[in-house]
Amino acid sequence: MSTLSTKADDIARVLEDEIVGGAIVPGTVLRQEQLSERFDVSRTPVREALRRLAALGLVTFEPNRGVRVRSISPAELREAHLVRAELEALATEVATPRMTAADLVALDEAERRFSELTLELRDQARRSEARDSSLFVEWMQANYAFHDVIYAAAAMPLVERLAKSARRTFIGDRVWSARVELDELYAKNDLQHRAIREAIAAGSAAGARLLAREHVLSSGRLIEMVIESVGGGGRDPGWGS
Amino acid sequence: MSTLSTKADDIARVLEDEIVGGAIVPGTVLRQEQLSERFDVSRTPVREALRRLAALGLVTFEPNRGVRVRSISPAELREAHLVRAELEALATEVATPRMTAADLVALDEAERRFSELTLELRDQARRSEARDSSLFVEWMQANYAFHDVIYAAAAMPLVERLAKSARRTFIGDRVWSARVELDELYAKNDLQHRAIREAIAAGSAAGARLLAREHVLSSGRLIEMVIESVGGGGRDPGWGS
DNA sequence: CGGTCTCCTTTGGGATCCAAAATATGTATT
DNA sequence: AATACATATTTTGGATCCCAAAGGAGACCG
Repeated sequence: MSTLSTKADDIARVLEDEIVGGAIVPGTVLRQEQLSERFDVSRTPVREALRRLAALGLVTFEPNRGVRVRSISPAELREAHLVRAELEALATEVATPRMTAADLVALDEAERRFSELTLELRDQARRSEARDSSLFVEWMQANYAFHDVIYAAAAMPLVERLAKSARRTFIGDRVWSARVELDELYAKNDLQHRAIREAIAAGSAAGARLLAREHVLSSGRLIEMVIESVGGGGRDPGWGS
Repeated sequence: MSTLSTKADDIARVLEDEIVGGAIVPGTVLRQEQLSERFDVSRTPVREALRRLAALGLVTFEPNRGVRVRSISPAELREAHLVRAELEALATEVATPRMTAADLVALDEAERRFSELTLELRDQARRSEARDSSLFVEWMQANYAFHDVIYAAAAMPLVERLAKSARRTFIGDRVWSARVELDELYAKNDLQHRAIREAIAAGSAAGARLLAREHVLSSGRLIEMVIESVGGGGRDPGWGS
């Protein structure tokens, strides 16, 4: 039976998740030895895994110094959203004439779930309650789920890979503030999903395309505001441990 | 003084060039030992380099079997061009209001060189002479040079990286046929460059955007035809040597 | 001709070892 | 006290040797 995955692959995937999920803060220096200890392997597969992360742009090698988790600047975040907007526009356009009835149902379900969570989120914001970051994470995931239905219908693996890699330029939990000013933006997001859904159902590829583009751009602005309102986050921790 | 690069990095870069340049045909199996022999290093940095290529999608790891250079299907080629079209459209739109006088001059020079080579290429095609593949390669490079001026002005590193990675989904030399049917397509390419140039000079970001998009799409079709007319190329060499 | 059982090659990975590079630490000097 | 210098420590990049297991190539057999 084939092994189907190597340790280097496994380690890379775990670290990838932790980095994009925000469990490892940008700027952190990854020590080879402590990773090999943690995963109970030798340094060899660890280094291979780190090479992969480096090629993915999640991490940078500084020769003879180590590997550190990259932090994304506001400019990079903006650019990533511009890219994602174009790619999602393309995927949506292509997906529209390919959507089956089953796809539409899946889209509806994703939309409904997203709608629910949006309501909860607005509610929580209005009551100024304890900010439950897990709710925000769920909301983001529901958002992604909606878009994933479209990706699946488009059947464009390259676009999907690039767009997902561009959208993971995000910070994860702990970056969510329930400020009321953002309230209407959350709602807007939901309305945009519905508009996209209707354009697709109506078979308007061009319309869906434009809506998808605008949607990603505006949700990019939302995320920028959220991050800004929370403060850029961790600065350069230097080279210590 | 810092080393500035590791052996793994060097090896990865060399192999990358050879793969995208077509010196290593898709389907080839890369043996770790012969690579380590060739670069006069141990297997360790070789494997790290291969991991990087794998993350870049140039190569696939098949556990316990080896690493093989990926070959791109016609479908992938199409998709890559769709992606590149969107990204170049974006870059061109952003670049337009940022173009300085010096940038415009550089664009002109690139255009002139491209124009010359296009003439030579058509000439050669008409005379049905010995097909000089190096001329075709030069032509492609001049083409890229034109677009690179625009990328530089756009100052969008992510877009540039992705688009260049999408455009390198190409086969290199030896895939050029001087069929007369393609003659007008080469000319069309040149005219499109001029149109883009003029739109940028006129400050029309929206116009330049549309032109750039169409241009990439149509040059994608051209490349598809060239490849088709030559025959898909090497098929699966199996796992031998 | 299809199926099984060796033998060989290659991979994935571990263990050690070493030189060079960075960093940290301590000491001397002004 | 602040700076410059010398030394010690840590960590990386890499080599080398090693080994188990996977896959492929016959050889062998029904």
